[in-house]
Parts: sequence; C-alpha cells; structure tokens
Amino acid sequence: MELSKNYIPEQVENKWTELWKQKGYFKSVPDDRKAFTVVIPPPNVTGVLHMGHTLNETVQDILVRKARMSGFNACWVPGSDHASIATEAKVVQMLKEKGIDKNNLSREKFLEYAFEWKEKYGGIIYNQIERLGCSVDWDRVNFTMDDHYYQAVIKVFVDLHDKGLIYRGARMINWDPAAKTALSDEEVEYKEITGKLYYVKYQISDSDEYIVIATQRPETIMGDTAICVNPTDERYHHLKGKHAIVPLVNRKVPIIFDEYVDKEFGTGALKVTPAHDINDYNLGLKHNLEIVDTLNEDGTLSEAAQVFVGMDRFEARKKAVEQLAAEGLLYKEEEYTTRLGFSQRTNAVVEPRISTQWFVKMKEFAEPALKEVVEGRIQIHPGDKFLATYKYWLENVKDWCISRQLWWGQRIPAWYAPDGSFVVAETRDSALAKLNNVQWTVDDLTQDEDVLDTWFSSWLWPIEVFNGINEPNNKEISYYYPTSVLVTGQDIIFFWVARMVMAGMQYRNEKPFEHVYFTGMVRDKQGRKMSKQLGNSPDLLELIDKYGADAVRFGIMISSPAGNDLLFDEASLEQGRNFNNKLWNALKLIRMWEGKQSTVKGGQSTESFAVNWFENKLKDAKADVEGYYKSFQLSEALKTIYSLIWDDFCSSYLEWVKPGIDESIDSDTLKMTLFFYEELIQLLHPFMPFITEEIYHLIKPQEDDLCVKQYKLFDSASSIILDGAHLKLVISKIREVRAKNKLPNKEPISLSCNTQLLDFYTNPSIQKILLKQVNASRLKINEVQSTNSIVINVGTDKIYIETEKVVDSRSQKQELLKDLDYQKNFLNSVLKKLSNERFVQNAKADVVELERKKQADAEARIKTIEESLVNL
RNA sequence: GGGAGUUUAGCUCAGCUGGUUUAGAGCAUCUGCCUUACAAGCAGAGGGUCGGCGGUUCGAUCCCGUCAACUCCCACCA
Repeated sequence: MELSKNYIPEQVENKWTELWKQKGYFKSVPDDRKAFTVVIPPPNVTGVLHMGHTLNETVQDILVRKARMSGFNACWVPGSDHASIATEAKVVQMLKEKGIDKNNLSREKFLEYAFEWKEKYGGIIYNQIERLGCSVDWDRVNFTMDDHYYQAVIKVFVDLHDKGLIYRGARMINWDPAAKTALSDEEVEYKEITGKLYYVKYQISDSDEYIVIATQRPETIMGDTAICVNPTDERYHHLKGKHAIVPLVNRKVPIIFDEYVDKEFGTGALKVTPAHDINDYNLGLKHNLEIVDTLNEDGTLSEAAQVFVGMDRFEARKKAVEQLAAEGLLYKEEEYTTRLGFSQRTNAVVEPRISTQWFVKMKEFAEPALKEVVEGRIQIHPGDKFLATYKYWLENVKDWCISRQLWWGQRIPAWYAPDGSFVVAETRDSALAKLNNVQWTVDDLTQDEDVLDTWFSSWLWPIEVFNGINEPNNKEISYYYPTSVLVTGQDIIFFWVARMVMAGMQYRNEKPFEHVYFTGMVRDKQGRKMSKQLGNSPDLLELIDKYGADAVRFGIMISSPAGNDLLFDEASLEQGRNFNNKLWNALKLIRMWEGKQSTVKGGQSTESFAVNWFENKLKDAKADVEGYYKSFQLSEALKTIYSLIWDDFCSSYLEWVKPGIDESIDSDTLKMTLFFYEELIQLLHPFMPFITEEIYHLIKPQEDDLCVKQYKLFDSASSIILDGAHLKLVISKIREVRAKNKLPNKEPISLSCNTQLLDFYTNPSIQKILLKQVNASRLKINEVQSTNSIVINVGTDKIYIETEKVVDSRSQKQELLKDLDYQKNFLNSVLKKLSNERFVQNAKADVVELERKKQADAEARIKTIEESLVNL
C-alpha cells in the first residue's frame, strides 16, 4: 500500500474509534486482575467541552491507557452532571427565546424541556470525549439524574436527616435574585468593584442633632432597625439610650453599643439592617432587633420597604440617593472599592437574605475527610501545594446550604402535613407512615418544592456510578472502589473533591480515590481565563478537525506541568501535528528498506554500533518515562518520548543505519529497527493513541491491537556505555566547521585524534556513520597532528580536522581566540575552587577528583589552542 | 486582613534530595539547504550576571531571610 506524503488523521481516527468500540477493549468487568479505576469528573450538560476539559480528559486517558497496557483491569467511567442551577438557567433562557415563560409551565412540563436539553448537549459532550480518543467504558455511562442515581441521592438525604446531619432552618443565606434561589457559600464569587460610599445623616430623636453613618447600599436604609456605635467611642457617649430616625421611612430605631463597630471606619457609626447583611443579622440576634425584610425574591423592593416598592434594588439605590440629597440628608459621597459577591452561575449580585433552607452539618464530615489526606492515605499531586488549602477549608468549614429554589434536580423528600408538621422520607407512602396520623391520607401531604444543590449529588459520584449507595455490598463497588486516581481542576477542590472524601468516609468508610491529580487552569495567550464571554475558548472539534486528535492531545500535554496554569497556544498543536508527520515519515522510510534487504555473511553487521547505542537509549528512556508516570509528571514523560523519537531515533539512529542509494540494509538491522520502532510506538501510545495504533498495523500484520498490547519493561538499564553522544558531537562540530568555512559538499576530510580515540573512530561501523553524516567523499583518520589543522574540542577530547581546501585563517583565528578566552575563564573558576583548602577538605572525594580532571583538561585544551594559534 | 504560588533565553516552560549545568527544551529569530522519509523538513548559529539584596555553605538557579512584581485562594468591616 502506498502511504500518503503526510499523515492524514481524520480517516485514521474514525476508523480506530469504531474498531476499538467493536472489539470492546474499553469495557471492564471485575476479574482477577487488579483494578485501575477512574471516574470522569462529569461535565455539566450546559454546553460543550472547553480546553480545561480537554486537558483533564487527556490526562485521564493517558493514565488509563498506560494502566491497561500494564496489566491492570482499567475502568474509566464516563458521565455527565445535571448541573442544577446552571442548566436550569440555560433552559429558562432557551424557553424565553421561544416565547415561553417558565412561570406559565407546570413543573412536569418544564422538566420535559430540561431532559430534552440534556439529551441534546449530553450527546455533544459524549461525542467530543470520543473524538478526543478517550478510552472510556460507554456501557458504564452515568448521569446524575438517572433513576438509580436520583434514588441514591434521596436515600442519602433521608439517611443524613435521620442521623441528625441534615436540618432545616431559617438562616442568612446567599440569595441569587436572577435565578431566585439560595446558593451555598462556595457558589459566590467575590470581585473587586469600585462603588460609592454614601454618608447619610440620621436625625437623633427629639433633638436637632444628626448622626452620620456610611453605607454602600442606601436602598437598604428602609430595613434599618438600629444604629450601632462602639461603646468606647467617646464621640457618641451622650447618645446612650437615645433613638435615631431612619430617613425615607421615618422609623424610630434605638442607638445600640457594640464592640463589633470599628471606630476608625467612616464615622464610627453603623446602620444596622438585620435582614440584609450577615454582620447586621448577627448584631440583630445579639441585641434582639426587629428584622425588616425589604427585598422580594427577584431583587425588587418589597412592601415592607414602604418606598420604591417594586423597583429593582439598583434603581432604588439611585432614587434613594436622590431623595436623600433632596432632603438634605446626604452628607457626602466618596469613591470606594469593595468586594461584591456574584453568583457563580448567573453572575447576578448576590444579596444576603434570611430564608428557610436545608443545611448539612459539616463538622462531623470534616474530621475524617481531613485525616485521610493529612495522614497520607490520599495523595495530592503536585506535592502538597493544595494540602494547606484543603486543610484550612475543612478546619473552618461552615454548614452547607443544600436547598435550591429550582425545579431541575433531585426534589427534596420532605413532606408537609396539613398542620404544618413535616417528615423526611423516601416516598409519599413512607412519609405518611412516619407521620403516624390516621386522619391524613397521602393526598394531604405536600412535598417540599425545592431541589438539592447539584454537588449534593456529585459528591456521591465515585460510589454511585457503581451503584454503591443502593446496593452497598454489590460486587462492582467492592472491586472498583476506592478508585485509583481523580483528575480534576483545582478550582473545585471544595465543591467536589473534599465533599467526595466526606461522602466516601460516610458511606464506604473508605477514601474515594488514592491519588488526586490537579491540573491547572487553561488560559489564553494573554493569560486570561478561557471564557465564553471573551470568546477566547477554541472549539475542540474544530481543533481536532484542523490538527487531529493526537496533535491536540500532544499540544495540551507538552507544556502542562501538574497544578500549574497553562497558556494555550495553537503553536503547540502545530508541533503535535508535525510530530505526527515525523512518525509517519519514519514509517515510510523503514518500509522502503523492506524491499531491499541483504544478509550479513559472517561477522558483525556494520550497523552494530548504531543498534547497540539506540537499544541502550531506549532502555534508559523507558525507565525514565516509567518514573515520570509514577510521579505524575506526564509532560516530562511526553518530552522524553518526543526527544527519543525525534532526536535519537529519527535524526540519529535512522540516519546512521540508512542504506545508501544503491545499497541494501542487512536483515538483522532491519529487524532491530522494526523492533525499536514498535517499542517507540507503544511507549507513545497513551499520549497519541490513533496514529500509534495505525502505524502499529502498518509495520506488519499484527494479531492484536496496540491499545491492549502489554507493556514490557526491559530487565536492566544500560550496562555498556556506548558513546553515541560523543559521536553526535563530533558530527555536529565537523558540520559547524564546514558551514563556517563554506567547505563544499563531498570535500574530503581528515581527522586526527589521540590514540585512545583512534580505536573508536577507525571502527568501520563508526567510520561509516561519520562519512555519511558529514557528507565527505573520503575520510582519513590518523594519529598524526597536522600543524595546519582546525582544532575542535569534543568534551574532554580534541580532534583535528584537515581539509584540502584552504581555510580562512582569520576567522579561524577569531574562533580560536574566543575559545581560548572561554577556556581560560573556565580554568580560573576551577583553580579558584581547588586552591580553596576548605573545598579540598570538605567536598566529597569524587567531586574534588572531577575538578582536578576539569583542570587538566582545560590546561591541555589551552595548550593545543595556543599551539594552533602559533601555527596559523 | 490572612494564606499559597510564581519570577530562568524574545515567548511558553524544564531543571524533584546544593558540585558532570559559566544553565536546557519547544516556539520565534538569523544563515545555508527543494540531500531520493519528512520544507509540517534538514544542517548550523545567535540569544540568559537563573527578579533585587542579604545569609547559610568549601561551593547556591537550587536551602533560609528580606524586598519587589504578578497570580490565585480564603475572610462578615459598613
């Protein structure tokens, strides 16, 4: 079969995706082998995969493929997350565009739309995962709203409630006025905003005096129920027992004293709005203040505000300022930067609000989750960079608000009786039984309207994908759990990672994973986060179409050390595509040789040096790569393989054994070359699965497929030191001399060197390589040093080159002087060390020995350079 | 206000127990090549007092301190 000039990925990728699937290679069932389990961080069904996912999935696939090739029963579970609030927001928006208002829909009808959405986008995501070459077990796909998963979440809720770990209560929570739902603390993102600080005059009751307070939110004035000052603040001592009049609504409120107030800030006087600020709420509790909730759920002002009713809070702010100014109560305003909370999903400004919600008591969960990590049973990579963050969060964790005023998600299994009492139970029937009241029927019960936070389902992921909540003793969960490694972004360490550990300890009494590998954030070239708004996130499928999946995987992996952010640059994908092409052309070259083999008659092949050298190179590299896998340094592993293939195999080895135009290659060398090539392909396969599988089958007819071919480690690392590096340097130096002196091709070259090197360079195997590599017609190698030769230093050896052509002595002299300068400086630094008595005394013997050798070498080099200069 | 991280060539980054490193790679740049696997290539070159200062050490890109710049996380100061 004729191979194309360049590698064309699309035909190859689709072919292997189908074949791998047909042969069921990625399906896993429990057996006698050790399991290597990975559960995918389920992407949200809100859209498509971005570059961050691409990085995560690629890392997982590399680990899974490597494990599969290393004798493990590899199991990678795919799936997606219903992403309650994010998806609901998208569906509401989609409906709006169709002219449908969510408020006019029944809950059931809305969920129908939501499931339609999920089918559409879940499909896109799964297709992207497949296109990327991910070796997931599609029979195991899970969705967090699947029936069994839904049941598991409900079961856990009821269980935790029964254990007293979930409670319902009125608390100050974060309210998202756009989505009209409560949020957890983690779902609020703080951003720095330049706003205004307004100084407002409150009249002291029965007096002409005013007290001035500073506020950023004048629209909350109507909810004020006190003024607070610090008890040690002498400016306000005389106001003890007095009252102030709240502007705009003329409410008479007490002036209270509390150390909480910072005397230095603003005027030292604080307006207290217990319904709309967490600090004020706490003050309110302490001083028994009235709570006036002036906000509706959509962020407009409520009847309780008395003024600006129905107006949005930001509009009301403007109006309040205007009116205060008109009434002469606005003392002054100044610029002020502060941090404002925004909803992670809707980007709306979050309002603190008192509301009745469901909470998980976190203290009990935190302790065991902390211990698993601190005591090293779960290992975080890279290093302990995230250990401190994890620890701090768990040690200071607050109760988790898990109820959301949404429809898309698992509905809270709380049932309310006509008398207002409620029970928590899995079904309406069991709820009725729990209520134990003969008067009521199931129809008298109403279910809680709210659904659960999406993370309240995600935290069960490593357990429930194996049905471990509903059937805690099933064969699968015992075999696959705990999973081997979790690969995820560091941004969800609290949302997900920590909570999975908590759930794992609670429901399996065992950690959910052995290793956590944190990838960094993928940013654009300017270092900005990839986001839809900026439009700087490239489309994954377009990139795959353009460069091929292997090149995308290569590009994203080559510069992504664990835990560090990576700046995405298409240039690295280009590098990956070029690498594909390099591999492809190596195949073409080797296949060309197959037609013209010869056998070696007695003795050794002239290619034995190249073969032995590369064999050792390969062994060393393979051992290095193995080490990098163990320490999760995947980009280092890839770099090692890349360089081994490009620099050592293609640029050196293949060139060295390449037969001349009319020559043939001996069959032993060809056999070894094919063996090496296959080894390289296998080493690379976890990173670039498609092209390697394709090449594997083009090398020769195979009985198996590469993706399941078992990885062999060489018995021992290299034992013989073969100085290929020396040879490469000599070649490079001669080429340099040729380039600088403009020596024509085929110019005969003579080399002189010392006796020890003579053996090496007169070896026919080496000579053959040299001759070919420096493109000379003749090569003379002798021990005699010509007085008119060019000196080149190769490591500690010196080699003299002579040609028939006259060489420009002036440029040569400059080169020599430059080198002399370098050598003298080098010698000085070495002598400085050696003349230091304490160095000689304290340093290890071999280090001192090395310095002495450096000295001798430098001195010898200086001598020869000086001689050459004299001769010029 | 606390905590963490980063700072090495024009750009992106390696350099994981301090001495074979007066520091490596990829990309970019320059020079020469359409050499019969590959111009998505080949050959060669230039480019860095390893953020500043101080300390520990015989010896520091590496360990410690400090300063500076950038990034991120956490925290209820109106």
